[in-house]
Amino acid sequence: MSEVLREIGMIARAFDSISNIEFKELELTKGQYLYLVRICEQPGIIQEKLAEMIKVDRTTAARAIAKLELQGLIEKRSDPDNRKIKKLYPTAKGEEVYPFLKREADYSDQTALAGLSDEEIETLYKLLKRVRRNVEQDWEYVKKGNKRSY
Amino acid sequence: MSEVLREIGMIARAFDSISNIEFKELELTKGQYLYLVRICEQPGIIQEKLAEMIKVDRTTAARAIAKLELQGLIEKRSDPDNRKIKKLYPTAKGEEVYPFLKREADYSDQTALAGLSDEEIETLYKLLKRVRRNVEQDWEYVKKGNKRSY
DNA sequence: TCTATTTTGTTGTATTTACAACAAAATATC
DNA sequence: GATATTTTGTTGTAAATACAACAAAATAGA
Repeated sequence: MSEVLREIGMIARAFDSISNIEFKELELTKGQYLYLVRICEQPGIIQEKLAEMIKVDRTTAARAIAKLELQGLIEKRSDPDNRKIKKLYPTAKGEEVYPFLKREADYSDQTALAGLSDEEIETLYKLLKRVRRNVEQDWEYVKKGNKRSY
Repeated sequence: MSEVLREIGMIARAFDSISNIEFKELELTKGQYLYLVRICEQPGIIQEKLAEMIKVDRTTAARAIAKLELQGLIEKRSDPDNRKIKKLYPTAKGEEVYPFLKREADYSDQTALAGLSDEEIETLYKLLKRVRRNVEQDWEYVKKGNKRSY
């Protein structure tokens, strides 16, 4: 059997760890960068979708976002057409830190991919996207309380 | 810029989440499976190396391992030649659960890789191993308190 | 239209995670 | 051989994470 997921796990934990350390100087605590980046890229997104996107528990996302709001990095806006949802937007302060987050992410990608040709990178990226799409299905299935059989 | 690491993060979180849910029926709490699997595969490994391998903080590993010991799934053995280290071994009970962990991991790999040809899987695996090796260097560098410049 | 289900969000609680600081043994350096 | 450094392990503390349970609005189904 292959051990693709094991490699992926190692890479993900390592880079998450690096990012968390590096973003401390922006007063961002563990995990916060994940949410802030996506809110900057997709202003107006709601909490529920964000959690799905990041693949994190809804309640974890709720608290991370609440904290970002408290820090004045994002704001929640009620939607007049739908009283249930709260759209998320970066504040000016949030927009200010975004370039730093982006630069860090780009740098990490760059070092991660060191020694790979453009073509190899492209191949890797395409394959990963396919894997991710496979994963999404299982994740939602299990998260909803269903049981996989194997 | 590519977004390879973002894809990797999504996949890793999704599968970690799935595994944690599925292993609850074995009385394994969050993250424990990671350690137990590797101790079964490399009996005699020490805590420090295990943390490096998994890419998790030393103290996190320490507590996860302490708990596995408390649950009677692994045991720590002192080494007569080196009074500092403690080698880790699965107990009979630990060995018993291993096949379940393995089966789950294999199944997850299988679903993750659904629709990819054997050749694509091989390519992906090889590329990921290269990425992981790149990552290891940065991780250790940053973990030791050094600063990356970008 | 009425009711059931789904979506979205929140809060209480237990647990993991990581950083900081420490200690002791082993190894390297002089 | 003495001492400085690295390796390995532990504990205190703060914070994130996830599950359970709840509530309210929106949507689907009859």
